[in-house]
Amino acid sequence: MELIVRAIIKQTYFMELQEAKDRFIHTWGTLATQWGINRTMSQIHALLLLSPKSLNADEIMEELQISRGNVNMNLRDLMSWGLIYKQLLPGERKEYFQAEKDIWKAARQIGRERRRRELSPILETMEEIKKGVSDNSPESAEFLKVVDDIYAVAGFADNTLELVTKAEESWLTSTFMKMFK
Amino acid sequence: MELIVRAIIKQTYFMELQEAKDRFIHTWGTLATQWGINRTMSQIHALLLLSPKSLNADEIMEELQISRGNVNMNLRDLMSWGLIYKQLLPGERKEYFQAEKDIWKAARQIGRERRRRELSPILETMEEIKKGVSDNSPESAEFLKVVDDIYAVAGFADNTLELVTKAEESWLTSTFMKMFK
DNA sequence: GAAAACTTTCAGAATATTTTGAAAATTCAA
DNA sequence: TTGAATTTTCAAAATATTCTGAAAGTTTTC
Repeated sequence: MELIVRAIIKQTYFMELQEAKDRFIHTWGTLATQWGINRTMSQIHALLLLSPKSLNADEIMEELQISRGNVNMNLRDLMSWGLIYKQLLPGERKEYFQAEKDIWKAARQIGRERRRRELSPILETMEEIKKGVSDNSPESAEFLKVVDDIYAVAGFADNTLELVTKAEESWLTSTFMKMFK
Repeated sequence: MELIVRAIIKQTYFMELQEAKDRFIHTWGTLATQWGINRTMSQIHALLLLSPKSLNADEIMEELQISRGNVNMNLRDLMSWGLIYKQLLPGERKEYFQAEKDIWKAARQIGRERRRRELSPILETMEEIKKGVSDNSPESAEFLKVVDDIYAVAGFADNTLELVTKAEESWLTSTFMKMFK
């Protein structure tokens, strides 16, 4: 095959891959909004997941066509979720960012954070509310039943998530999954 | 104790309970917004959870001070989640609504819906994206690794949720929980 | 310690979501 | 049927969230 032809084919595959990546980033953002997560945050995460090398703020701005402030804010958010890391490259002034590439680890991280951010507040609130009811009328009993039940369900979800997020990937995929197949 | 004193005490307890209920409804709405769910929808759900009798649109409007359209829209949304039921009372023209009072059942319902609304789209999208990459360069392989890993994690979450949501309450609380304590 | 290189902040703008309320559609009793 | 009662829809208004970009803050270099 002529060199020129090879080059064109390579170019074609490159475009195809690039398209798939762009599609991935775009879709990831859309999916995220559907379950209450900021679109830009998800897109930055997706971009970093797919990037072989770590990226700095300017590169992310350029790639996703968004402002510096937006990039900065969402990078901090992603770090608070433990999904990306800041990397200081020797000889570079700029800060570089890199996604946790172990998706299972990232998933456990999300589980951990959701427990902390979503389940803990429910548990605390239900405890608090129970304290505010001191009589023992049937009406109060009925109310407390609901509060207690929600507490129990949230506690169950919390325990289950803890169990799953504390386990190691190998154990999860082998033992646990087979167990219930 | 004089009757008047008893009456005052009873009244006090009533207020206390009412306050606790209001607090519950308000907090439930706030918690919901924190994890991406419409505040009004959650408040209607909370109100119905705590209400011994089923309520109609006017009663909900009055109680939560919101418009008819808003009530209607969110009631339909709650029904699509399987968290409330429409009830037609004999001799009544209006439609009455009632929450699923079995919180464990409601939780399983939420699990089921989240699988359908959040996990299925991820699985489908990852499948789709894989199809779009036909070459076998190292770059493509790296990309496909990420897509495959996400697919695997989402699949794991989907299986786990299925397992949990299909199980019966009694089994869940007894066998499953003790097993991992 | 001053200037350059970079990061963070935040008020206002842009966008997205939620809510309203009145009109349209539907249901039901007579 | 009619028409009163009720539910649903939807365009516009209100509210909430996200994004921008320039100014302020910080760090590093010389």
